[in-house]
Amino acid sequence: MATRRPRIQDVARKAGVVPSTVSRVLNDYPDVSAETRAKVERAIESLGFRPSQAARAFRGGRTHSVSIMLPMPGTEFYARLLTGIESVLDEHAYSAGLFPLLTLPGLERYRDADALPYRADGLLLASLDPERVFQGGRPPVALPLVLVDSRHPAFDWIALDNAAGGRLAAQVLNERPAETFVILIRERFDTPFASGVFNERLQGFKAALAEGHGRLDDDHVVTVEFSASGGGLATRHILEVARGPVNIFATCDLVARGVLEEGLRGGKTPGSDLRVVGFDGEEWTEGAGLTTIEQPIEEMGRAAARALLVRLADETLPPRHTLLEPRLIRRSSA
Amino acid sequence: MATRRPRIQDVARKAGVVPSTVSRVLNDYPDVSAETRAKVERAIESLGFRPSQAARAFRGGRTHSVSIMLPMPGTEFYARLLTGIESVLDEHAYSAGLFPLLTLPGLERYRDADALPYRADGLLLASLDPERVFQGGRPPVALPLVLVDSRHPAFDWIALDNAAGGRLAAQVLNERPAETFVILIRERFDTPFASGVFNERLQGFKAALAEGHGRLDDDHVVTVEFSASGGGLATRHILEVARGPVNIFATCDLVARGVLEEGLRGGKTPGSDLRVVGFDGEEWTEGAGLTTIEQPIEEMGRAAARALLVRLADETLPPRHTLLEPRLIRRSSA
DNA sequence: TTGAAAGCGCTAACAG
DNA sequence: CTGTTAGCGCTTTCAA
Repeated sequence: MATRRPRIQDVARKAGVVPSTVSRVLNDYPDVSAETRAKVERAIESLGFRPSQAARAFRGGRTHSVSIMLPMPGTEFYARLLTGIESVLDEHAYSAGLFPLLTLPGLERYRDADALPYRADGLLLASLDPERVFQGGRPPVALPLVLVDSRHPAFDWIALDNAAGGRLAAQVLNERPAETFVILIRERFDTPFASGVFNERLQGFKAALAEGHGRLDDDHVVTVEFSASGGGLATRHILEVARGPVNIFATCDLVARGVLEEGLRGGKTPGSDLRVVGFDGEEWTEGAGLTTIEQPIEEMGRAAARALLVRLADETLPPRHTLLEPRLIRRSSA
Repeated sequence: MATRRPRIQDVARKAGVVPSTVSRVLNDYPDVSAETRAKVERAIESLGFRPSQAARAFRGGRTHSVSIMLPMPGTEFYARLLTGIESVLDEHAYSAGLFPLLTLPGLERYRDADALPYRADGLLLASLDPERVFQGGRPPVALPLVLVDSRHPAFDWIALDNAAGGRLAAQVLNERPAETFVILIRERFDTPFASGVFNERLQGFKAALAEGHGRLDDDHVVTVEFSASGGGLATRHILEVARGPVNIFATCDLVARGVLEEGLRGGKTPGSDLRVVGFDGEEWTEGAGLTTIEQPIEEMGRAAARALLVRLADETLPPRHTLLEPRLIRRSSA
C-alpha cells in the first residue's frame, strides 16, 4: 500500500492549523507566530512533506529552476562556467537545465513559447547573441534573461574584458619585439555561436601593439579551427615563413598547446626564439610553462547566477553590466 | 491591454461546446464526431490556443519532456548522439533537457526526488551506469529509464557491440602481422562516467588477434588521456621501442589522429610501416585516410529515444536490449 | 456522442 | 496573527 505523498492539507491537519498557514510558513511569510511556525515545521518534518513543484508552477509561482542555453563546443570553459553557475544556484535551492544550441535546427526547437527551456523562472544565455537566438531579439516568453560571455545593451550581462586581455598579451610580447603573429579562432557563422570574443582579443592586441611601436601585418593573422592541431598547423606554416625569432599570440590555450608542441618539434625554445602567449588560464598551462591570460571563469558563472537571482526578485531593474578583468600569468613561454 | 492567453474554456465557448469536449479533441479521443472535432479545431486555430503544460503536469498528465543525463566530455560523440535523440523526440512533440554529470557534487544535486531532471516523463542515461548514478541503482522517482551507450539488465538499453568493433580492428591488422600495440583511453573513476567501452574494444581485439595467431603483449597496451596529444605521446614512445613495422589500434579516432600525426612526423608511412585503425567513424577520418570502426551514433540516439517513447506508453514491458553493430571503414591507413 | 461536475496542490485576497 | 474561500487550466469520471 503505497501511501500517497503528503500534501499541504495533511501537514495542516497534523499541525492543527489551516493549509494557508502552512503555505505561509513554507514561503517565509513574516506574520506567523514563532509558536505556529514551530508546530508546522515539526509536522512538515515528521511527514517528510515537500511541496509539489508541479502545483507551484501551475499556480503561477516559481519553479525554482532556470534554463541555460549554450553552444556546446566541448571545452573546459563551459565545464568551469557551469561549476560557477551551479554553485550559486545550489545555495538558493535552484536547479538548472541545459539546452545546447549547436545547430540551426536546434534553434527552431526553441522558438515556441511552450518549449521546455521556457518552463523555468529565468534564462541564462552563455556565449550566445540574443539577436541571433531569438526572433525579435527576445525570448518568446517574457522571462528574466541574463547573458554571460556575451553582451547586449538590453539585458544584464557578465563578460570578460577580452580586449584588455589582448592588450596584456601585446605588452608581454612587446618586451622583445620580433616578427609577430596572431592565431585567431575561426567562429562558424552557421551556428548561433558567434560571440566575437576572439576578435575582441585580436583588436585589443593590435591596439596595444601599435602603442608599443610593434606592428601586426594583416597576413600575420592566421585563422584556424578550434583545436590543438589547428595551432600546430598554423605554427608549422609560420615557422616556414619567418626568418628570425617569432612572437605568437594564440587566442586560446587549446590552440596555444599546438603551437608549443609544434615549436618544440621544430627545435625552437619557447621563451627565447619562440615566444608564446595563450588565453584562458587552463590548468595544464602551469605544467607546460605557458604564459597565458587568465579568465575568472567560475567567477563569471557565479556573477551570472547571482545577477539572474537578483532579476528574478525584481524584474524592473535597469540592465546591469559587469566587465571582469583578465589577469596575466607569467610563465617561461614569454 | 495584454489579453490573457486563451484557455480551454475560451476554445469551448468559441466552438459552442463544453471544455471537456475540447480536451477530448486535444487528446485524440475516438468518440468525437467529425463535425464537432472540426469546429473545435477551427476554434483552436483561430485563437492560437496551446494547452498549458504547467496545468497538464499538475493534473498528473504528461509534461512532454524527457531528461537526458550525460557526462560532458565534450566530444563529437555526444553532439551526434543528441542529434539522433532529438530528431525522434521532435517528431513526437517531445523536448529534452540536459543534465551534465561531470562531477561527484553534480550527483548530489540529483539525489532529491524533486530535482529538476525528474520533472519529466522519462529519463535517458548516456554512457552512465545507473548503479553509480543513483542510490539503490534506480532514480529517486519511478520514472521510465532508458540507457544508451551503457548497459544494465534491469533497464532498456541501446549500445554498440564494442567487442565486435575490436574484433574488426584485429582482423584488419592481422592481415599483415607486425608488432602490435593498442592505445587505450584512460577512464577516470572519480566521475560517474565509466562505461567501460574502451575496455570492451580491447577485449574484442585481443580475442580476435589470438584467433589469427597474432599476439598482444601486456606492455603493448598503452593507456593515455582522451586527446590527440595523448595518442601522439604514446606513439612517440611506441616508435622508440619498436624495431620493425608497427600495427596500432587506437580505441578512438581522436587519439588515432595523434598517432597519425606523430607517425608522419617520425617519417612513417601510414598503411605500410605504420598501420593504424581508429574507432568512431568521425568525419575528418575520411580526409585523413584513417581506417576506422564506425559507430552508428545517430542511430543509437534515435533508437534510444524510440525506446523511451515506447516505454512511456507502456511501463510494464520487460526490458529490451539493443546491440548495434559497428562497421569497418577501410581506408589507406590499414 | 456530448455535457456537468469534481478535483489535482497550492497560494493570495479577504475577513475576522 | 490565522482562518475562509476561491481559483489557476486541464482531464476524468459519471450521467444523459
